[in-house]
Amino acid sequence: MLDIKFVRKNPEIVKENIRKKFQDHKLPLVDEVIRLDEKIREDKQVGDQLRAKRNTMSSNIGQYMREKKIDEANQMKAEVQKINQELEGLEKEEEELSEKLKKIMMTIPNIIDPSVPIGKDDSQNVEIERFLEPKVPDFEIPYHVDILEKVKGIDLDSARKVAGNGFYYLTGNIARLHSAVITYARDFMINKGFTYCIPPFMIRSNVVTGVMSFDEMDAMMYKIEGEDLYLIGTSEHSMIGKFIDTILNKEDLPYTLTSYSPCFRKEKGAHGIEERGIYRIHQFEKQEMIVVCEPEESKAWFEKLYHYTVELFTSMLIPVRTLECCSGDLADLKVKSIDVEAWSPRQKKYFEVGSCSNLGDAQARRLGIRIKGEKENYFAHTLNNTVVAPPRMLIAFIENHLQKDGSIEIPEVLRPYMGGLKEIRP
RNA sequence: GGAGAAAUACCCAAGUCUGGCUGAAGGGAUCGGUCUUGAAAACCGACAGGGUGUAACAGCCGCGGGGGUUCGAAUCCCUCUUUCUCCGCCA
Repeated sequence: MLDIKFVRKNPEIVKENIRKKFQDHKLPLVDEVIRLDEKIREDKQVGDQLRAKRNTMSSNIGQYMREKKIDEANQMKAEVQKINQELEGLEKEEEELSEKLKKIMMTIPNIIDPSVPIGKDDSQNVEIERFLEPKVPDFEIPYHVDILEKVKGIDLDSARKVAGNGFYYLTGNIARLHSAVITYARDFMINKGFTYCIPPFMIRSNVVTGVMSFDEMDAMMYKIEGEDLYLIGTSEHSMIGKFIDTILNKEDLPYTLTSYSPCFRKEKGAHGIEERGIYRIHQFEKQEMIVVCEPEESKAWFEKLYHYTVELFTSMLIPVRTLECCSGDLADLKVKSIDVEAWSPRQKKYFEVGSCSNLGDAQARRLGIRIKGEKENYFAHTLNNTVVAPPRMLIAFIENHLQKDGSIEIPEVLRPYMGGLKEIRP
């Protein structure tokens, strides 16, 4: 969400940005916003004058009442009633227009970083860098579910019976590996100076609508029946929600938090072979990182954040690459976004395992996350990034560490979390 | 789940019964200044936020959130949320 004052002063920049994102149908919205804003300010001024008049007259009535000048008081009461009638319509109009303005403002995309590559859709995303060599072994890598079944690490049949499609039982050493990855990732982030946090796994509707649009909510969030609660789709929801409507002290910044949570997603409209197995599921676990910082620091944090993920994956000897979202593929709220993709020797391509986003001040403006300034308060910048989401990363993990004999090698860094285990055998 | 009490600005807190010289007193903290070689103390000033408009002054909204009554609401009514105390239940 942009600053309306910015739109007012720089309509051309806003329009140019919309063109860069190939959303030309939104161009007329800019002028409409400016028109609405003008009308609202006009209403506000007229209303303020009426309210000022009412305030003085009301206190005059009090004065008359004390002096027992009943007639004068009653006469003035009638006058104020007239003002109130006038105000009623005006206030209603102001409210309606503000609502309309806000709605449109939500759909006008954030100004993207100048470094973002221009492109229409995800096919034009740009590879930034590769880490570790993407190897294809001389034996065939089976589908990940088959590998997992061979080591008795997954039970999808029972899960379908108990909870339906999109759930899994992880068992034995694979379940342990899953926990090991989470714990390793947690400690990895703590060592980077992040504060570990376990947030609520359910949040209220007002927090949900704060962090996402209605359509997103409908497509992702599970609602608890009979309660004003939703299961979180990512801990970012609870973690950013923590800061809604707060004014932060400079000396407490930056907030660098790493959070663990299960994530629940409806995943409406997901299908296809590569979306099956444990790639896209209704419930998974994730270690997340978020940063709330000074505006001028967000760019530097962005670079740091996705490099942490890269470092984490390469420390587990999983080849990754970074892929930058082009303008057209970038979500409206984001200034810049880079995905971390892991190598799949089976598919012989990279697939997404994490996503790092700099939201600039757009999220903060929307949620009222401010910093106490010398003279004026200003909006913070927010960023979020996946540390690791084990079920999906496990696909990359087992594919890259599968040995010819069907065993899965455990990289050095994870062994302490696996009781010293060096490999998982069939 | 049941009963009761409460929510005022960064913190403490008066005001609520009885609506109007409260467009929120007072204290602490913080920041700026005077004094001082420096500091403390004392004194003076600023001090929740959010809009609008101006050359400047001013004005509007704001007492947990939302709604209502009224000429006028921190104050009365409804509702939601949160906190505390007690009872019940339960890892």
